Amino acid sequence: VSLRAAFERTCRERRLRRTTQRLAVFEELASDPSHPTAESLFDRLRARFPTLSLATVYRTLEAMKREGLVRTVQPVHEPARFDANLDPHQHLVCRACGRIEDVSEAPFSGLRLPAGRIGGFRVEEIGVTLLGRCGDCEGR
Amino acid sequence: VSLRAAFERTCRERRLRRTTQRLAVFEELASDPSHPTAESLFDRLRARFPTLSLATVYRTLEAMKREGLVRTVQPVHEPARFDANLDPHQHLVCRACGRIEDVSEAPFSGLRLPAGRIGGFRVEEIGVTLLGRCGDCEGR
DNA sequence: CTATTTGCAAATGGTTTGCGTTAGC
DNA sequence: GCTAACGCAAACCATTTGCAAATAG
Repeated sequence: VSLRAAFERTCRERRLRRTTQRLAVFEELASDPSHPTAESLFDRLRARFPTLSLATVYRTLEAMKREGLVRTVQPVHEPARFDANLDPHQHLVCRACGRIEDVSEAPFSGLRLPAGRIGGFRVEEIGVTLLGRCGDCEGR
Repeated sequence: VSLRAAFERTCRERRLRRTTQRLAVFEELASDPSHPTAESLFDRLRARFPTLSLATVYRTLEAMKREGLVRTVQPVHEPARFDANLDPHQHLVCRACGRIEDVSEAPFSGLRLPAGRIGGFRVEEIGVTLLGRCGDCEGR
């Protein structure tokens, strides 16, 4: 499944213009598994696109989120982190350095959406965040 | 387990002054299961304490978080929500109205902290967020 | 009495928006 | 050519911080 192809198809289907900026933002995100912030994507892209604006990066990410091409990772704190990995997975968050990594490990990966309701809610998605410390930050 | 008593004990043990403001903020939060924001606590408290400042509410919540009397609920978006319920539980978040409720339902409640490491991380806490729609928001 | 905590106002920092211009389709 | 999308700068809004005055212990 080419992410690029999905991007192009979505643009076509949803009547979104496939602009240079949108493509660049999407490819940068899709090629980066570190759950970058809008700002860090912007910093890297501005080398290639000097006139790119941070507002466009935000607008692009927001649009792609709306179209289901991108997800937001629940931040422990502060700036939103984005993720182009749409496979069900969990997030490891390091409390010390803020690093976020994907995992998919039982039993966390085995949770199924409840069929009925829970507490009156119809559950559509399950977010699992494993908070702790990464190897580098083990000793504070 | 009186929350009030825990608060007083923590203040004594950790040499935190038991001020009128801190007690008021804590009691307001502890008596409110809706995971209020700092701002909403502030709005309700200012009726009783006209000189109370929002900064104090934030500082108090931050201090109580540091002392383990309070937790922050991962917001879907926007302002931090606080929670004085320290029992392990999960959160139901309504995507339509933003409401957050506690639940503790298997299998989500049955997740245990992994003994070893996962992806190189030492996991200290597991956050489970069930995203969906509450009964009131079922039809948009 | 002295160190903490408060209130206030100003600063911060991530994100959003208004608006005139540019460029997909 | 018509609009959606862009760039820019200003606006927003939750949260934090500096500092002088108030107060808990």
